[in-house]
Amino acid sequence: MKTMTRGELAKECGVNIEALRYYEKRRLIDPPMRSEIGYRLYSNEDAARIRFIRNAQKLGFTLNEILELLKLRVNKNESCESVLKKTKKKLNEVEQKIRGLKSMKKVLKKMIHRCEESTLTSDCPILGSFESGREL
Amino acid sequence: MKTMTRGELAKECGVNIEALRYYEKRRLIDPPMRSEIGYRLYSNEDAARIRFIRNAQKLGFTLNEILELLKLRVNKNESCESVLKKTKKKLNEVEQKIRGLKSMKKVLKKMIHRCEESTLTSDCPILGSFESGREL
DNA sequence: CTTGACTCTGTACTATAGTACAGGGTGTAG
DNA sequence: CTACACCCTGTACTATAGTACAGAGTCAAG
Repeated sequence: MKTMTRGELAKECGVNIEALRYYEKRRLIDPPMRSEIGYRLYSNEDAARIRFIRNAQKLGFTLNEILELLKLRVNKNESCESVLKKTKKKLNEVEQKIRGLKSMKKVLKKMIHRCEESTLTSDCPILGSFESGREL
Repeated sequence: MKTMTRGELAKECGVNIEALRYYEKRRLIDPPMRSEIGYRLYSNEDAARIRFIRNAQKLGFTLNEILELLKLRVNKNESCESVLKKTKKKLNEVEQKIRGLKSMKKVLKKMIHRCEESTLTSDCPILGSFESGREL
């Protein structure tokens, strides 16, 4: 299995090299293997994990939430039902976010149409978004 | 037109009272009218704006990005084309976020199915998400 | 055999987004 | 008329998520 140093992984994933140490500290990634002289050696799975973290952050999840997402799996300490419950909760959150974004998308599209038809107003059209979406 | 004090608006929108002063400082809301003795008086539009801000934050937008979204309108300093361009860019970002969330949703659903069928594994299934989504 | 590019650790600093006072004014209820 | 719940300002503190740097080790190329 091919391994990467910290600098290589950072480059590969487009993150700052120090962020990798930070994620390790925050337990978002497992402490990686070490070379003989103590260099961290990362696997491709580590790279996938880092990419997942960065993407999830862009979708509005905090590192703590991302940790919860990454821990969603069945293990010796946890029943399937408990994982199922948590997963369903996460699914709900994700669906809620999608609804919010779709409502924003609709408003942006409407703005574009209005702009293209040149029937312009100077009020702020985007406030129309989330009109009935207080519970997000 | 009905007006609200800072405390009332904070309660109405479920935010900390000090956050309202912060948003004013960050220019996310206009400085509100003042009563004779200098109390801030907010309108319903201010409330809508605050709710928009909070919702957009939950969708992963920073306050700076939210400011950009709120400024998307035609005014004396800016041409329609320029607004149109910015709006289309924002639309793209929103659509990208939706794609990311949909891919996450798919993985969560798959996990739920697997869990319900009791064909369980102990690897981390969520890493399947974003496999080809590095560009988000 | 040393110079430059990497790595290690620990610690300190930064940006963003608030949150919490302190010290003072206002205004209604008892 | 005074106590309590508000509001005002300014300033200081906090949490989250990094980012930078100092001081030291490693190693390949010139």
